[in-house]
Amino acid sequence: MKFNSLIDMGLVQESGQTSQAPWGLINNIYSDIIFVKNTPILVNVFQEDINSLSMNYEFQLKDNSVNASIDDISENDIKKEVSRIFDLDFDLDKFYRYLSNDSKLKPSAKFCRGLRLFLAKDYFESFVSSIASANNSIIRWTKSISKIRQKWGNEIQFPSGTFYTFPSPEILKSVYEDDLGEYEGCGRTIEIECCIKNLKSCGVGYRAPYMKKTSEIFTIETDIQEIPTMKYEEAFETVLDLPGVGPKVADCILLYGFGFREAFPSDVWIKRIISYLYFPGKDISVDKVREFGMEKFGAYAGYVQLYLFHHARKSGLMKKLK
DNA sequence: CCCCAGGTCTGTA
DNA sequence: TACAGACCTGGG
Repeated sequence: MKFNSLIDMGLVQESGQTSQAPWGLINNIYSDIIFVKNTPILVNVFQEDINSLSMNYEFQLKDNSVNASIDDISENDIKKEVSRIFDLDFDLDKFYRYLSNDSKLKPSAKFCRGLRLFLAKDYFESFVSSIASANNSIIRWTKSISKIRQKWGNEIQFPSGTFYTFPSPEILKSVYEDDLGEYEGCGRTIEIECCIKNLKSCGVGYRAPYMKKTSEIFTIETDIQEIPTMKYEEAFETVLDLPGVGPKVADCILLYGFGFREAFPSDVWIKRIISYLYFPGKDISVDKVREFGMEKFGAYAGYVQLYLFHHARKSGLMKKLK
């Protein structure tokens, strides 16, 4: 089944958005599990062809389930969820017209053509992924997220293979933090060198306790469930309360996870890029850059950040600015 | 062995 | 409010 919207799936998947790790890739097809009406569904997405920049998708239900009846879930429900995750209703052409009016932004439009938000398929996963991304490299946090899924997620069999969901907050809040905790926790029945089912063994480092506490709060704090209906400012303050979540991670969660497009995640690189483009020779604080981005770009702030960051990261501008 | 990676937390003026 | 320092970890 095909969507008509302009999108570059490879660009979206490899753009490092912290809502999730890139989907599994085999033969140019990206696959992962999404949930529609609480039923796990394996979705394959792929590019129609290199030139068209439109995407196709297909889906499978798990093969050993009688109660996951397709009757309760229409194909349209699935299509709507896939469309939501890849933000296909966002009017890119209109956005490109906006970018072309600013000579500083124009180059990024051409460079990132077809790039869209990669929204959360699982809100909780987007929190943990974003926390994992702080002061970290994309390659390392995505590996960590994959390991967490394999160790504690639900293993689900599909005709095309075995996949893992992201674990629930109820599960993640009670996993061992490190090998020592696991060693003591299991009554020293295994050698400490063999303790590999703990958070730090996933390579998350000092973020492990943040993740556990956030998981705990997730299970009891009902405000978090209300985020999709909140205004940006209220959502920002709500997310900021979580351990391991500062302003940058909060904006990543809100933009990449929930689709608050007025968010402008600001880190050292966006700071350098914005300074280079709009305040040459000056050193603007990250906090001021965030305010500047939200004020200047308004409803397009999130997409501008996405495009600027990507253009800079892939074009070599970053090395130059450094 | 040192440095850094898309920051956050904590303690101090 | 503003600004150092420390901080897991793995790759260069």
